[in-house]
Amino acid sequence: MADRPRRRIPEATVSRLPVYLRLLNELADAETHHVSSEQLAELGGVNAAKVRKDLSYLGTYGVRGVGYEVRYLVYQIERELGLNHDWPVVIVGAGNLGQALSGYGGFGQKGFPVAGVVDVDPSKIGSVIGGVRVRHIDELPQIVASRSVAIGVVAVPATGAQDAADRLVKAGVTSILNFAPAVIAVPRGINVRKVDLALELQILSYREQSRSTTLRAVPGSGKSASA
Amino acid sequence: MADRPRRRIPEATVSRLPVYLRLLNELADAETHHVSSEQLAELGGVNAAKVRKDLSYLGTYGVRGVGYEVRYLVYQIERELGLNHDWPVVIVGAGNLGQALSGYGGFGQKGFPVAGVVDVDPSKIGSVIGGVRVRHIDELPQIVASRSVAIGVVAVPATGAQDAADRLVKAGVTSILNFAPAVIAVPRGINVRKVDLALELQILSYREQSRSTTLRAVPGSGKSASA
DNA sequence: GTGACTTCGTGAACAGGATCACGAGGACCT
DNA sequence: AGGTCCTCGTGATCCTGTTCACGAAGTCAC
Repeated sequence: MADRPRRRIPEATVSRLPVYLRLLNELADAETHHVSSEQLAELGGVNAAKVRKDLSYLGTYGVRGVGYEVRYLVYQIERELGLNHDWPVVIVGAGNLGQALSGYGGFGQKGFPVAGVVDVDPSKIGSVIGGVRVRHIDELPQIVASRSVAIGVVAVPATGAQDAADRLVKAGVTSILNFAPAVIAVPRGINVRKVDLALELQILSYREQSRSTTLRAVPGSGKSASA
Repeated sequence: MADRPRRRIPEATVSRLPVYLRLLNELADAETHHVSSEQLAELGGVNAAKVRKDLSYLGTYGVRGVGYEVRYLVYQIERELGLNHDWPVVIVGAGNLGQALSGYGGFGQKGFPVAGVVDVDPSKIGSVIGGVRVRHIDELPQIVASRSVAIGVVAVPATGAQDAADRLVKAGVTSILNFAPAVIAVPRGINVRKVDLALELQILSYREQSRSTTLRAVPGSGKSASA
């Protein structure tokens, strides 16, 4: 703990650390004790220099000529990401997606136990999904306060997304994972991440589209742009 | 269509076009005929100059002093993204997530009808979710071929992700949306997008973590560390 | 038709990341 | 101990994307 890691980890690096973490955990399970940046890069499908630079933001944990000690690196990444303790989450919306998320169960193991599921629809209140009873959205403040929930998940239709976000913020949540296909506005200081399935499919659609137009536009020549 | 849009749309722009498209559709529903880059930027939570630059990649569709014609812009974005026709998708994995995706129904409306759901587990074969019967994964090639499926969705556990991807590629799919928490390797030319719920939560965890360490670092803050 | 006003389109400056290349530090063998 | 080999850490460079600023082009009122 004495060695302060250099602060201000780049956004891009933060989004790759969880990937390294997963790979490292797999290596640990396989009794692998050391790993080089080259190997990690291979497993993660990225550049080795990028791996080294990413990890260097955590501190100087590698050993030249050997590589990184797997278990120690796991510990350091978990510490940096704040995964050394649980982050209970509350899910707003007990529809199709909310049920799947709650029922998945993998979250709890990963350190994100479901502290509660809420909905506005009275017909959904009381039903139990994934071991959690659905409660009314008005109970949000109590759930958040009693379990110190910092992260809220928005799993409602687009039309209700802003309201859900507003309620979460008012209840005291400071980070939101938004599954609704809508842009939500939040006060400064509130973290938002968006997961948008339709958007992902549309990006793939674009790539398929441009693939086919490229093929049509280049009649049998090898003039490929090598995407 | 004489006006060839400037090719090579930047990746970042492509990922924003679906957002604009959604906003524009909402505007169209509200009978709004014209919109300025300023308004669109406001709605989408981005910079107005960025909106203009993004849209300029599609062609010169704005009118100075007026803005953009909503319906025409919708048409152009849809054309560019390849959304003027359906892209049937096949889902691999009829577990929790696969069921939610298939049952969601929103995909079909958005132009991504579910052409099929497959699984390896015999106990899941035959059940109907979201109006689609689950078939055995060995039928993948027939499903892909008969419906000209270009996009596959991987909704299996991490351990099965690579196998699912391999089968999709072999069956002829050229784009993959991967929900499994694992990096999958694919041949050159195959498009992959990844949606990783745990990763998103871990990024939020990091932000919460750094928020609290920041607070702790400020002298005079009354709350002590909880973990 | 003229002038004031609005909003686009885009070159230029700036910022953040990705990649390269190489020196430094350490292990291992003889 | 000395030499060789390996792999990290990081300055330098390149590239992509963002933001700014302003000329161009159009509308609208009169």
